[in-house]
Amino acid sequence: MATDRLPVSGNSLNQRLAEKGLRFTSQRRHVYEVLIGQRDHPSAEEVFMRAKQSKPEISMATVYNSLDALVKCGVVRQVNVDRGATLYCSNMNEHAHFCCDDCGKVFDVNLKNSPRVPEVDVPGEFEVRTIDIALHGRCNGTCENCGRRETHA
Amino acid sequence: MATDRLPVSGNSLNQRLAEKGLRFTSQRRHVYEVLIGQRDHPSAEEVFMRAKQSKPEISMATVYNSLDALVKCGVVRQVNVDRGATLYCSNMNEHAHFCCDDCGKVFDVNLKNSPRVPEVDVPGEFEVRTIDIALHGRCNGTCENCGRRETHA
DNA sequence: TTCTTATTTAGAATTATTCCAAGTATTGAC
DNA sequence: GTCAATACTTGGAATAATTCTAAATAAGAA
Repeated sequence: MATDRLPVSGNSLNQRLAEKGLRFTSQRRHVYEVLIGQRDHPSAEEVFMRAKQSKPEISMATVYNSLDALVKCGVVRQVNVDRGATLYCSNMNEHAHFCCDDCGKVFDVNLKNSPRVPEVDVPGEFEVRTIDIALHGRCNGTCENCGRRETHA
Repeated sequence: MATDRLPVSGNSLNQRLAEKGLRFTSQRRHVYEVLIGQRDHPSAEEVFMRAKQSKPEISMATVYNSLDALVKCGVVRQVNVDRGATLYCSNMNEHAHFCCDDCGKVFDVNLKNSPRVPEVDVPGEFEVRTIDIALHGRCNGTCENCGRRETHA
């Protein structure tokens, strides 16, 4: 990975977990490493499969627990784009997700202008913590799978 | 319901479905009526229960099929806020969703400023069709259930 | 080191969604 | 209006996604 953007690692992950009263375990570190090791949007099942490659004893329940812990301490984001499995994203830069309705693939996309994130009109007592922006549409062949189509429904 | 904003109904729903090559059936109309009849964010299961009250023979598979049809023809939106069931929203005005991490309730919230919807930097061949904005945070007692808390984790 | 308690584990249980095959209803053509 | 073609509906089975459970283990504090 290029060094222009350092993800949370080692000590720092430890601290982030501690701030939320969560323990730093080898499983959580491993799941985190799996996530930052590949810049895509894996489901819990996919994370489980990758994690097992170098830590075969890890269980699915622990993967879910670890993902929850990582989300809770703010080093990973949950991505909910449709009825399928929830996806996970380790890119914590401000960005949105584009989900292709043809191939189902999710792409990180950057926001333009300022403020890049929309402002909302909420009751005073609402505390906004995170904002998720998901676009839907078609990638029209940006992924290799879905290819350019001639006809559109 | 107030008349300041008329939802798609009768003939119009028929047309919307037809435009997408979908048939206008009593089940789809009924599911649509159930959705506009209560301005909240029910899951498919919840829609099923409401729909059965006045149409006891409707099946879950049909509810899913109808919801898909209504989403496809643009009269209903899907709301994916977390790992739980997908929710449905019949408010087609431009708005975002605020999801309370304490009580799980989803609130419609309005966007401020202009452009209200963020612009994104996407490859030229991407076709953006819809944008979903979901906020997470705490409603701090706006709903009756979660009440105001003294301590925050 | 010891204690306390969170975490991990495997597997069962639950929840959410999709699939299936047979019957039914809608649409378009005549 | 009738007919044919085919999309839709149904109930139930099947699958997928997530949560729960109870016992064993490991992290962190003292």
